[in-house]
Parts: sequence; structure tokens; C-alpha cells
Amino acid sequence: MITIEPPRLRAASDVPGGRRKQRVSMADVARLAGVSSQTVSRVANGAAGVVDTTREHVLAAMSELGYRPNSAARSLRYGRFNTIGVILFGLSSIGNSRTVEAIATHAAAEGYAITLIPVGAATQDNVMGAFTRMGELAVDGVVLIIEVHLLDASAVAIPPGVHVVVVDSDAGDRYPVVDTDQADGARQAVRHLLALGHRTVWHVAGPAESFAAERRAGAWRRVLEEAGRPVPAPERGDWSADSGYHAGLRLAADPDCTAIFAANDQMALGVLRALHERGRRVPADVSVVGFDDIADAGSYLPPLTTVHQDFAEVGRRCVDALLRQIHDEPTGAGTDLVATRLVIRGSTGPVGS
Amino acid sequence: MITIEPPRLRAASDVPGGRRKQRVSMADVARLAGVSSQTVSRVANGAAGVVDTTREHVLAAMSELGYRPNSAARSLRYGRFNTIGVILFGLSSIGNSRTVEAIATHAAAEGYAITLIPVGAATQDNVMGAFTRMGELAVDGVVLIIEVHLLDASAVAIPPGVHVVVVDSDAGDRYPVVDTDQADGARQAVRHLLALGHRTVWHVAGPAESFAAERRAGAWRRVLEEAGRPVPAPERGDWSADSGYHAGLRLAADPDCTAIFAANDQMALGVLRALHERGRRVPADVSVVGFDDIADAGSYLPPLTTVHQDFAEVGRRCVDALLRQIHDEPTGAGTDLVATRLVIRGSTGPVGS
DNA sequence: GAGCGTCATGTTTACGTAAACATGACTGCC
DNA sequence: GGCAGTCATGTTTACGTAAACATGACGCTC
Repeated sequence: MITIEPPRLRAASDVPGGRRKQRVSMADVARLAGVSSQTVSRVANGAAGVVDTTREHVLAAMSELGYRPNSAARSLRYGRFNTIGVILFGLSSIGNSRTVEAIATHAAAEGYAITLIPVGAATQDNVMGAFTRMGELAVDGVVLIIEVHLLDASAVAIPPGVHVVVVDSDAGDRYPVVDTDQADGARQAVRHLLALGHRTVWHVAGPAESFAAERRAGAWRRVLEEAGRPVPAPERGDWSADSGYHAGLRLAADPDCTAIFAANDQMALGVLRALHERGRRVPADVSVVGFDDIADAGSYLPPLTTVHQDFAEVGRRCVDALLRQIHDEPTGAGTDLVATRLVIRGSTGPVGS
Repeated sequence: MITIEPPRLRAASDVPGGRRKQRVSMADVARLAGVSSQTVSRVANGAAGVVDTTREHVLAAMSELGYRPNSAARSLRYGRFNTIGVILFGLSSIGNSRTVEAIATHAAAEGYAITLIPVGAATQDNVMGAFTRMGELAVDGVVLIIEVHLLDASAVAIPPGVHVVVVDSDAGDRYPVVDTDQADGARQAVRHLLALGHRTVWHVAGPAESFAAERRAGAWRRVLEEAGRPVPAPERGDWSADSGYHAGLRLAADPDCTAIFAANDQMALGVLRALHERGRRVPADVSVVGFDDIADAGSYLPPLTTVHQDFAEVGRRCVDALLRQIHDEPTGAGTDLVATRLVIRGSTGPVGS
């Protein structure tokens, strides 16, 4: 069969192996199968109204040529990309990576791919830059995992008409927000320690810019105040085990300190190490509670009592909320809170046990 | 000015807030600015040959209408998506998420976005399905982070003409592979323990399907054999701290066991816990070495001696290799190894110290 | 001052897909 | 046996962009 090869603008570039880089289009398949490209389209989309023999010819031609639909053309045609963008500062935090994983998995189940847009540091410029890039990206909606207050200032830069869901933020009055119920988790942790008989609870807080850290610290403070307990000055870490270690060293020096609530598990790990080095037994001398319930927490020495966050559920609800917007089911602003629960392990106990 | 509104197929769907979801095209901008859409295109792409006043008019029209380029159309035109796909089993492993983060960051710096394609479980079907989906995705190349042997069987399913780089695999004879030098890392770990005077070294291996686990175990065995030491039966875990804990309990029962090399830090954490519970001191009675050097490892009790992996470098080289392929600089198959180094902390010491 | 080059801008076209509309063949009914 | 209806398939067109080509207005040179 003689095929007329139209002149191609791209370099024809035959790979040594003999593979051609040229994309196969519906027209190519149609030519080989001896049908129109519209029929190929019908077969590709499983539309009715194609006779079996024709369908088989087309399918045969497709697999012979290795046809794959061109999603750019498809997106252009439909005005939809079937893609969700995720803007975040980094995957290094365990919570972020698990949330992203859940988003990816759930989005895939709904036929959406996800595009990751990392933002270097939490500077205004970077965030603005990400929004700009995002605007040009082929996405139908965006999940913002920004976790810092900067969102306020840069909110104006969110291009109109872009669907947005925000994770872990106080933007609930302007955008739909999905988040873990940080405050309730912190309350459970602090009340647990008070119930064990501790006079008050020390706190190793996360970085001041973090909204989650602030809410955990706020809830800690409120529970103590409501119970009429003294509120010790909080130590501040940066989420890392190392920063928790240094905070722990300071707290270990205070003989009154018998109960510590760390704003995440990794800082709690550092606290445990500091207490151990200073000869303060956990939980006999000091009780420690973390936050997150990462997979390793049950293997700390001792196994860590901590607040379980359901990252997977957060990711799932993000995707659901976004898809609702994309499908034109108007979702108002407001905050959707995912419940937390306290997991009691070996790092907490009654005072002086 | 009278604007003729062409009939739209999509629902016009005015959002209550007054925002219109309709995308603004170059033609819209051109109409408002009183120029042709080609001139708008020139301005948008910073092409020369547009007089300043015209450019300003166009820019003004752009910002008035909130114009954003349509990347689907752009991709269709160029035959390029400026997107790299990443196929992986999950982000739950710390190594994976850090590698992905590095890929995303480095790709962004090169003007590429990344699309995440999660594969549920390591079943043949799932992998094949991912390849199929991938084929339909708007990506210029793919990084495969599959880390299991399944790749062999499904390799045939990689659509021809798709650029691929594989992480952590033995596919080096068919595709470019970027990987950490697992074997060398394991060698350093085992030799370190032998140099401390331990008669031999026990091993807590990763899952049998994992290629990285196999290479670490292989190197461990070879070093022992070369040194003429007995090779204890390896314990097997699934990378989790919990599985390391159970392996550790079994090893703790063996009074001869004085040195343990765990295939990752999290299993090492579990081993530390088991040894602690069984009253075996680390490193006085037993030395422990991990693998990965995750951020927390320095805060374990005691701080963990471990093999440092440079995940960021792996991600960077993946992107570089892929871009080289995309830009038609032929990159042969072969393995690009990223060096590891042993980080000595407090969990290892001389025998009976 | 005629002719040519330069440069800003407009017009045409193609990228791959799929909806909308068009065509033609065959079936079944009276 | 002719006509309407059904159904498989073909043709046209639009999606938004940008390369290639076309046009027309200047200015400069000899």
C-alpha cells in the first residue's frame, strides 16, 4: 500500500531502534483502516453506531500503529483538562506527602490526573509566581496546600474562574477549606494530660507562620485557661526532630515540667531524646503527646501517645469539593473539618507513676 | 462597543459572584485591543517586531480581560506538553516523596510541570493500566519509580516513542536508570560494623520484591562472604518500623547477635525499640546501622548510624536525563549511580564496649 | 525621485479531536 | 414496489495558538 507522506515540519528523527517519534493521529488510523477519522473517533470513545467488523478493523489499525489519543487536542476540544493542580511548599512534611498521595489516588479514580506545582519558599514572590504559572497550566482546578498565612495577601492573585480548594488555612471565608480539626485534636491531647493528673501542660509549638501550629497552640492555651491552670511559655520548633530536641533540653531543665504536648510527632521524637539524655523517664517523670500519628510513632521509645490525623480523608474531600465546583455544583466558601482522635500509647501516664 | 457574542456550546454558567467561567482567548483580546490575534500572540510570547504603543494596548486588553494562554492549544500547536509524568506506587515511603519533590522542583526550574500517576498496588494489571493511562496523558516523558521487579514483565507495554527514565530498577540494559548506589552503601555499612570488631552482621532486609532491598541484601552477603564470616539468615521486613520491631525481637533473642544492618531507617527504629524492650543496650551490646538517613534518624535513641542517600540528586538527574531525551540528545540505556556515604552516629560501637 | 529593503501588522493554515450535520444504503411496511 | 425510517458512516467545522506567508507603509540610497 502506498502511503503519501505529507511533509512534516518537525525533524523526522528516526530513533536508531527504528521507533518513530511521530505521533499517530486519528487520520493515520483512519487511512490504514479505510474509514473516516470520525469513525475512528467513535471507536476510540466507545460510541454506539459502529458495526462490529468496522470496529475491529479500526482497533486493528490502532494497535498496529500504536495509536494513542492526543490529550492536548482532546482538552482543546472539550475545554476540560481532566487535571487537578496541587500547589504546595514541599513534600518533606509527612502530612503533605500523605495528603498529596490521597489526592492523587482519589483524583485518579475519578479520571483526573494531578499536576504538582512546588513553591520554593514561602515568599510573597514565589506564591505569586506559582499562581501565575498555575494560571497558564492545563488544570481544571487547584488544591492549595500552603499552610501559612501568606495566602491572605496573595489571595487576590488567584485568577478568576479558577476553582480552588484550600487545605490548612484560615481562608474559609473566601474559599472552600478542607482541614483536619486541629483545635479539637489539641484539646483532646491536653485534656488527656490533665486527666492524668498533671498540673499543667508545656507546649512545643510549630513555626509561627504555620496556621496549623497556631491553632494547635491556641487550643492548648484555651484548655489550660478554661481549666484555670498556669500557661507556661511555649517553646517553638520548626517541625523537625532536631528542633524538638533543643526544646526538650530546655524543658528537661525545669523540674516542674511533667507533661509536654508537642505540635507534631517528629518534634515529640526530639523531646523524647532530650528527656532520655537528661535522665527524665517517660512516662514515669514526664508524659509526652505528639500530633499526626505518623507510621513510626508507635515505634518510638516509648511508643508515642499522639493525635491521629486522617490525611487520606483530607485529600479525598479536597478532590470531592473541587470536582463539585468543576461540575458546576456551587460549593460555597466554608471550612470542612476532618475529625481527629487521640491514640494513647506508652508515652503518657499518671503523674509520678 | 458592540460585541457579537457567538453562540457557545458550553453552558454559559455565570457564577453568582459575577465571574464568568468562559476562557478568554487571543481573539477576544485582539478584538478589544483592535489588533489581529497574531499580534496578541507576538506580545504574549515576547516576540520582537511589535511597536511599543501596540504592545501596551494589547497588554492593557489582556489584563482587562484576564487573559491566560490556553496550554492545551499551545501543546497541540507545538507537539510538546512541557510536562513530565511520574509513575509511582506511593508517596508513603520517605525516599519516594523526597525524590518526587526533587523532580518537581528541578522540572519546574526547567519550565516543566510534573504529573503524578499513582499505581494502586504492584500488580501486573495495575502497572499495565498505568502505562496505558500514561500513554494517553499529556506528558513528554515519564519517570518510573516502580522499585519492584514487575517492570520486567510489563516493559513491553511502554508505548513506543515515550521517553522513559527509571529509578531504582534493574532495567539498565533497556532504559536509562538513575539510582542510588545501594550496593556501595550497604558495603560501607557492613564494613563499618566489621571494622568495629563484630564477628558478623545480621540483616533485616526489605521486602523480597524490592530491587533496592535485594541489592542491599546482596551486598551485605557478599561483604561477609569475602571476609570469610558466617552469613546469618536474614530477617525480612516490609520497610515499616513495626516490621523492624518484630525482626528485632527475634534477633534480640540470639545472644550472639551483636551487629544489625537494617535495610532502612524505619526498620532500624523498630529494631532499636525491640532491643530496648529486651534489655539489650545499643551500642554497648548491639550495634545497629540503618539506610536512608531520613531527617529523624539523628533523633533516635540512640542517634542512628546510617547510610545517607541523596534523593534530591537522584531526582535532579532523572529530570536531566529525561530532558536530554526530549531534546533529542540520544541517551543510551545504562545506570547512573548516585553515591552514598555512611553517617556515623551513636548506634554503633566496638564489640562489648 | 524611483526602486528597494525594512519593519509592523494582517491573513491563512495546521495541529488532533469530536460535535453537528449530511449522505447513502438497507429494512420493513402497506 | 415505492416510501419512510433507521442506522452506519462521511463531511464540515470549531476549539486556541503560532508558524509561514502576505501586505502595505515607510525610509534610505543612488
